[in-house]
Amino acid sequence: MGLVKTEIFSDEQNEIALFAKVFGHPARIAILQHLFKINTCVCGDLVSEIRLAQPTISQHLKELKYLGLIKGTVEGTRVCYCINPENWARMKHVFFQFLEQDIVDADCC
Amino acid sequence: MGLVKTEIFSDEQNEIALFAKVFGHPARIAILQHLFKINTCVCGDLVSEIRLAQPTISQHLKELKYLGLIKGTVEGTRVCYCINPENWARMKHVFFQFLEQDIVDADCC
DNA sequence: TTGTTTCATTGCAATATTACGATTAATAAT
DNA sequence: ATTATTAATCGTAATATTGCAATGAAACAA
Repeated sequence: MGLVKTEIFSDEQNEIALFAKVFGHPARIAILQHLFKINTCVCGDLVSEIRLAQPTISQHLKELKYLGLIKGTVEGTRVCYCINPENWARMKHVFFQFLEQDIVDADCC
Repeated sequence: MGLVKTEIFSDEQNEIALFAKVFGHPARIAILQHLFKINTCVCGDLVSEIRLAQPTISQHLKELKYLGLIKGTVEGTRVCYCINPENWARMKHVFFQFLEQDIVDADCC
């Protein structure tokens, strides 16, 4: 065990969970917030902004990139990371659809 | 290591991450969707609905309850679980504020 | 009382995640 | 060419998560 039984859930449920999982760490929230604030960014910026070691930041960036929420462009010795607008929008759509469910009848029990 | 350095992040960042983490498993998404569908529910329902063992479901319910997203009321030998409207609304507020950020200038690099 | 039902808890094995030092790879600067 | 800078990768230790069998607790039914 220790591994998720994804096969027993719907694609939608798995997709929501995957997006949520990447948001499940404050460092990745901080990275995204910083990327939104200064619309362009390099990894070094984040290392001084967030007090985590460079390999740790790099690893978090990798996960965000894997989900497609950010993209990185090599610029000399630096890598410029920024939000991937298309996938950010898609993620929002998936998430909103789930979150916007509302309670039909207030308290049931 | 293996533990998150929450102390270096803001309360807001930690709160978003905590809510996201609980959504980071398809079983918990499935539980919430089911609770929304049939506005009242017992654990046994979920065990037959979701093909996971009873202790596993119970554990997922516990996490959702800990975050305050659901509440359980004992009814004889059964426990009636349902969405906690107040905290669900609060979670939505926190999440929307984060998600609704939008890209100011399309592609930066 | 003796079972039965329903759900929580415990204990454990398997796997995943987090964090970072050390190293590597690639470009830039001297 | 040599050195500096930047960021990825590797390896590893510590901790967290997932899942379930076994067991326990509490209310109900006979």
